[in-house]
Amino acid sequence: MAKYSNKLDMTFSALADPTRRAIISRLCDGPASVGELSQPFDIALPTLLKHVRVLEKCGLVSSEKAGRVRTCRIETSVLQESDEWLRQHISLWENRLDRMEHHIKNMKKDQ
Amino acid sequence: MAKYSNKLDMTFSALADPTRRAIISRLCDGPASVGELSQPFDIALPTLLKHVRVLEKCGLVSSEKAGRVRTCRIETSVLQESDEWLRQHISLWENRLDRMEHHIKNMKKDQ
DNA sequence: TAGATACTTTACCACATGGCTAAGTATTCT
DNA sequence: AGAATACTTAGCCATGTGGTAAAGTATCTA
Repeated sequence: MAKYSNKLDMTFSALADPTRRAIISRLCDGPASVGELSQPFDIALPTLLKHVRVLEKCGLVSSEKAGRVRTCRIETSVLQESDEWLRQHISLWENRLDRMEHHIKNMKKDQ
Repeated sequence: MAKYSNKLDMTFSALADPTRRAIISRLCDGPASVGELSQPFDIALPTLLKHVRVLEKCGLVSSEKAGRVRTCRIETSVLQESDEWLRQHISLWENRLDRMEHHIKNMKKDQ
């Protein structure tokens, strides 16, 4: 089966889950412990931890353990990489539309 | 299990697959038939069709059948919606960093 | 009209994913 | 030391996903 061929796969897949997007939203407001992250959700701690691990694996989140508390923070560089893919494709398409428009104008001119 | 709660779920999940991203890249270059789309890939036609259906369900791609040929085209509005989520979160985080910097400057001033 | 073409549908399979409980480990508090 | 806290690991389960082959359905083309 198609495993994750690259970072973009992992990142978009990570972003596809609403719980994980909520974790990211929360972390945009500042670092938080695993326990703090779990509070808004009606899911067991191991499940939340799995989500955090997924976010860590693709680099969207980093964490560090001090004593018995693990503190998580967001890493926006990976968000930016995904953003870049999207923007690039949006502009590819828009450039094509521009070229088409240009082409149509030329056709009219030639009549 | 967590079904797709909203469009963003579906869209990011659709973008998580490399074949589907390749289809989108191809369609940025102009509309294509199902057969044309399948050519670069080493997958069976039904598999490719499934991918197209996934892209259609979340609105990234639209298609139309004329005779026996189905022509697919990209719809950038949905790409833009996902892009908006990413940009929003990047800026949320950046604003927070700005506030922190500001806060630190004030602390130094007060010394 | 017979054959080729271009999808479509159906039915199946293996593996990934998100969820859980229960038990384990390391720190910190009393 | 003993109890409480804050994760962590392990193991299990149901469903979803990407893949297949084979058979079906329209449309062209000769």
